[in-house]
Amino acid sequence: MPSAAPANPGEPRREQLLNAADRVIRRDGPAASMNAIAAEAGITKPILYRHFGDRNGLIRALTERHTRSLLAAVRAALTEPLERRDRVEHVLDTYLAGIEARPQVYRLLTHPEPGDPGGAGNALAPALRQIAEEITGAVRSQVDLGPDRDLLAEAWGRGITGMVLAAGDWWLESRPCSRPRMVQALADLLWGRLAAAADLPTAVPPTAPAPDPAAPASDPR
Amino acid sequence: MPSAAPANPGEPRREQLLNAADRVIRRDGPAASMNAIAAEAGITKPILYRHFGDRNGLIRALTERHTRSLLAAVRAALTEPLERRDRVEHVLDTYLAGIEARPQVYRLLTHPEPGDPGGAGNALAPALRQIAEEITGAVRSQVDLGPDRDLLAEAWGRGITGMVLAAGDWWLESRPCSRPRMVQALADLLWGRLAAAADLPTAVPPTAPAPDPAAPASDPR
DNA sequence: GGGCTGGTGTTACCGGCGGTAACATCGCCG
DNA sequence: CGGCGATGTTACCGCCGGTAACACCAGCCC
Repeated sequence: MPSAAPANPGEPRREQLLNAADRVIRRDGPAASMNAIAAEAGITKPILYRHFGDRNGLIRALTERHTRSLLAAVRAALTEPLERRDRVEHVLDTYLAGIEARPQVYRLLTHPEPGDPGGAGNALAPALRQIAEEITGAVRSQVDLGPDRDLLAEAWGRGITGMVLAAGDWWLESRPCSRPRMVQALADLLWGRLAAAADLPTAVPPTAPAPDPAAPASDPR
Repeated sequence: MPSAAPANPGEPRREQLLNAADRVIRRDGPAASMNAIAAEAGITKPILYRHFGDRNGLIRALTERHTRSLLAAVRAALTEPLERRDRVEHVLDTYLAGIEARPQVYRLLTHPEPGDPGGAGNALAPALRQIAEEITGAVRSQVDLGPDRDLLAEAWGRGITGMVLAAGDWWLESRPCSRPRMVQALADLLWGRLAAAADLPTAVPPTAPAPDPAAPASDPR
C-alpha cells in the first residue's frame, strides 16, 4: 500500500482535516494558507488551530504521515540482503520512485517553509534528517571504515542525503533521463567513478601543457 | 530594461541601501522584514521598492554581491593545476572556508526564503545553482566520462553541490571535526571509499530477526 | 430533569507582512 | 523661470498567522 496511508483512526476528525490539508497542498503547493485549508475542509480557521496549535503543527502532522512510508521504504532498502552496490542502487531507486510518485508531497517533505527562527538554518528538512540518520546507521553498522567510522558515517549520511536531494530535485524538474539511468549516474558517483576516469586533454592549461600519464577508465561494476 | 545592476559604485545610493540590508540580515537572519531594513537605512519602505522592485529583487541584489567572491573562489579552485584529488580537496576546502567565514551570509545564500510560486521548487538556491554549473562545466571539460559525459556531468554537478551543502551545513552547525578532516571525509566519499571498504560482520541478518545467535554470517563476495 | 463537560462551529478582531498610491521636497540644468 | 528626476513622506490595501468570545449540541452523572 504505497499510497497515503491513514495513520491512526483514533482521531477521525483530525485525519479528516489532514486529508483536506493534503488536497490543498497537492493543489496549491506547500505555501497554501490556513484559510485555504480550512475552506477545503469546509470549516474555518480556529478549528485548525485548536487541533494543531499553529501552522507548524499542521505541517508537522502532515509530513509525519507521509514520511512514514518513504522512511520505511528507505530503511527496508538499506537492509536488503544484496551486494553493496546493488543495495545502494536499490536505496537510490526507492527514493527517486517515492518523489516521482507525488512531487507536491515530496516538495512539502523536502523543502518546508521557513519555520521557526529558533533552530539554526538546517539544510535538511526533518524528513530528510531522518533519512540521513538511517544512512548513517546503515553505513556505521555495515561498512568497515576503521577508527574514523563514526565521523565518516555521519558526514556521509548527511552528504549522501544532500546529494540525492539536489540531484533528485533536478531530475524531477527537467527529466533528463530515465530513473534507472539516474540511479546509475548517482551510484557511479558514489562508486568513485569521478576518481577513476581518465583526464581529458587539457583544453585550457593554466600554467603547463599537460604531461599526462595514462589512467585506466574502468567502471568498477 | 531595469535588470540586475552590477555592484559597481555607479549607483552609490543603491549600494548604501544594500549595506543597510546586509547589516539587518546579519543581525536578524534572512527573514528580516522590509520595514526593518528601511529603518536600518534611516528611510521608509517605498524607497526600497523603488530601487529593487520587490523583496525578491532586494534579496537577489544582495546575494549577487556575496555570491561573486565565493563563486570566483570556487571557480579558481576548480581550474587549479593540481592532481585531481588535490583539486577536489581544494574546492571542498574553499567552500567550507567560505561558509565558515560568514555563517549568516552563507545562510542567506544557501537557504533563501520561499520566493515566487512560479518557479518549481528548486532544492538549490541561485548561488548554489551557479556553483553546480561550475562543477558541471569542470567535470565535463576535465574528465573523460565516455558518451554519457553530458548527463553525468550535470547530475554530478548537482549531486556534489547538494552533498557539500548538506554536509557543510551539518559541519558548521555541530563542528564534529576540523575543516581539513571534513574535507578528507567528503573527498573520501567522492573517491569511492564507500565502495572500497570491507563489509562489517553482519550484526543484523536482514531476513531472520530470530534471537538465534548461531547463524553464521554468509560471505556475499 | 438540571447541570456540567467537551468537542464542533462561528464572527470578528489583532498586529504585521509585502506592496502601492498620492503627495511633498529638493537640486539641477536648459 | 520651469520642468524633471531623484529623494522622501503618510496613509492605505489585501492577506497572512493567530486569537478572543461566544454559540450549539452531544453525552453523562447526580
